[in-house]
Amino acid sequence: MPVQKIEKSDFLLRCWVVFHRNGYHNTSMQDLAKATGLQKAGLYHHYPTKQLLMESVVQYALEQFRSYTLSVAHDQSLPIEQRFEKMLRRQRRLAMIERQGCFFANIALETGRDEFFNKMLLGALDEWTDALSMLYGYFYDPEQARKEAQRLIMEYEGAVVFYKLTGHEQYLEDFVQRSVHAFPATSLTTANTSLGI
Amino acid sequence: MPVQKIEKSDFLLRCWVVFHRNGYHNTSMQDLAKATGLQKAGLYHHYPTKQLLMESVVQYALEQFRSYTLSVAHDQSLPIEQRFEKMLRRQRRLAMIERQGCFFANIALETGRDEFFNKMLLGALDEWTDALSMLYGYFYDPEQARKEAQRLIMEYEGAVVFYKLTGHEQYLEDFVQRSVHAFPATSLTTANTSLGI
Amino acid sequence: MPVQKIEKSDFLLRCWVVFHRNGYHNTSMQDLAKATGLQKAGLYHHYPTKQLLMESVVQYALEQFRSYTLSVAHDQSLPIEQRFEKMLRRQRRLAMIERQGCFFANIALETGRDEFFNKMLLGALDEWTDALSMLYGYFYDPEQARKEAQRLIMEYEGAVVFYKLTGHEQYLEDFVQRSVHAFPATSLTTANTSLGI
Amino acid sequence: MPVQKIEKSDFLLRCWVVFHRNGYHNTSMQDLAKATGLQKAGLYHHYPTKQLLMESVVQYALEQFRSYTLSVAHDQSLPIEQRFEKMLRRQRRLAMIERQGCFFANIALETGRDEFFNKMLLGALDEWTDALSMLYGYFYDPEQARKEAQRLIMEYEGAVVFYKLTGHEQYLEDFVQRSVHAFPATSLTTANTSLGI
DNA sequence: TATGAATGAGCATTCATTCAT
DNA sequence: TATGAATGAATGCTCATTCAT
Repeated sequence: MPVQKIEKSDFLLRCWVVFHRNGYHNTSMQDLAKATGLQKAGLYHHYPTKQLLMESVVQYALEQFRSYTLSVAHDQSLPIEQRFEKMLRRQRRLAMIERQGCFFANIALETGRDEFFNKMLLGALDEWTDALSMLYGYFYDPEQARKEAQRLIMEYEGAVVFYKLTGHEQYLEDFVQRSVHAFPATSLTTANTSLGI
Repeated sequence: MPVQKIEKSDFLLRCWVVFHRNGYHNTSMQDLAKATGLQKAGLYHHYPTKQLLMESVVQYALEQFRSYTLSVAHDQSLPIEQRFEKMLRRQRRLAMIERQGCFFANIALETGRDEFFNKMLLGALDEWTDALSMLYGYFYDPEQARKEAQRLIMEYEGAVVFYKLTGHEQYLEDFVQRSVHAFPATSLTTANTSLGI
Repeated sequence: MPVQKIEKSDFLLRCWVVFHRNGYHNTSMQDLAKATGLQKAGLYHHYPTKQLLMESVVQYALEQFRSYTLSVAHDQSLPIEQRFEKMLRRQRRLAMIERQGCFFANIALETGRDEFFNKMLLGALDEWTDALSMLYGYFYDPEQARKEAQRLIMEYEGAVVFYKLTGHEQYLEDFVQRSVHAFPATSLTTANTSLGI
Repeated sequence: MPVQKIEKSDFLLRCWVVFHRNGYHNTSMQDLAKATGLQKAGLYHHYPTKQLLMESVVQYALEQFRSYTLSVAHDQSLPIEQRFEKMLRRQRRLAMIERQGCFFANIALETGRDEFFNKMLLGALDEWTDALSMLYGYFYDPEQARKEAQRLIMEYEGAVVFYKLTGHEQYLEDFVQRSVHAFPATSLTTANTSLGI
């Protein structure tokens, strides 16, 4: 079915939605067939196994995450602290899709033991850390900046757990507020609460 | 099979191990039968559905978590900051069982959507928050103490994601170090890094 | 559990209700345990197999049918044609219990092939035929009376099929009206539509 | 498997035989798999549930009944009374298949409570009634013809109960003889007892 | 007498996957 | 490239029955 770039992208998006909604093991090839409009056998024409299909989906999710969230870190048109907040707000927005939280963490915790997706998922965390490190790097030495970045992600993942269990968006909002407030640059600038995104 | 208290506890422990290892959906009743020595039909003699069995397992896990980790917060024989560190070290140790991370978060992220276990899992987070709040309460007002407690748990869950993906225990250790260092009391006392556990 | 006559009778009645409602194969020992208040193992204390339990239930049903319906044929206090109509009205009433129709025919059609209950079920039909033959015997020779009796039962069973499928009691009522009207004695007597039962 | 018309028909016939022999609840998908040569999972490729498969089988049985028995009523090449007798003889023949009696009544009495097949089964009775009414319509007014038709079916179903329980084909034969004898046209014509079928 | 525990076989159904067309 | 048909293994769960107590 994925005959053009656009179609393949749409195909993977539809699969992503299903995997994100149900988790890896709780998603059947039948579910994916229904969601994409292909026949079950059609899926196997493009991806030899469910695992490999999922691999493509994770890859796709990472690409989307790159262009939607991580790219903000390098957006020269915005000041550092605005890039920081914009990234957090986009993370927040992603977590709220169907109240499913962080796709990477969901898959990581569900399938971490098999190590099959670990490398890719870890890659996602790494790029994420890099992007945030870059921003922290304006105020901290590289090592410290990296630690701050990782800590931010950790808090985010934790906030997502609370959010997913309760449905209270406040956990995510508090996370953003707190992190923005603690971000070095913010103490210098003032009142930039609402950005476009 | 669980005809005596000890046997039921052992039964639930064995189920917990399997669920923790495979996740909820990736664990079959057959897996549990093998792990517990019962026949599949025997499991249904005690628990009418897989979901309800899991509910008992989560309940059991919470009880264990209470007596192993949360109880430390009220251990009058230890100073506040030692209780704090001891709790974190026990959290850390739990996360390292088969490198599976936090049982509650694993289940929460995998099954959060159906809301069936949410109440219990949220109860676990609440009690956990309460215990840590109590300790923070020595140095902060109640509201702030609660926020610190939640933030600690969030960081822990995030650290666990990194640990589970990489297998590097350093992420957990760093989390403990950092948290202990940031704990108010610790600045007054000195050098109590390694407790028994 | 069936320790006294009354209790055993109650026990069998409860089983009868369940078998009548669900059919033989669609009734489980669990269903019977629930309906009677015994444990499953308790049932096996009194009846070695489901089949033998059912045999007792059929026996019980026949006894009830004898005393409730067939006995009317010999009720000397009523004229022949009133006995006839009263029997039919009682048959009708039985068929309307939970809209299940004729217990004997239900079991006969469901399990007829195995022949296990056939002898008893056939006994029921025989006694039934005898009772009606006796009444027809006042107007026909024995052989003809027997044929009339069988034909009446056949029509009854057929009417029950229509009733069970549609839920329209009219089929049963029509059967009664038509049969009463065709009964020889009735042409002599007049207006005895409603009896006590 | 049913990829051609003929094969689907054969498939349904094989299922019909099994359902007719064992009843609905006493037939397992395994039984049907064995009888049709498919694997259990293969059955589900064509029919999503056992109930829906049965629905198709009932539909198929009705179609067969239409073309084998009901169509005789409109066979212009035969005089009315011969059509009537031919229909009864075909009913009789159907009842004798493996001594199972009337498929529609068997299913009706076994599953009538859940109402799932009722509509179709009632449809069968209706068409049956229509066909016979048409024949009776040559001698009675429409309302009376319909009543006669229903009564005939009722007697047939009752005769089948006796036949199934005893194995005596005489009950069916008597039913045919008696009905043919009572059929209005027959009193005019003479001696046409044995037709081809 | 009664029951809680247990079981092996079986239930309807779904799984990821294959293959002929 | 795509699909309808098929499958063997497994799914969660129920069955009639047994047995130690």
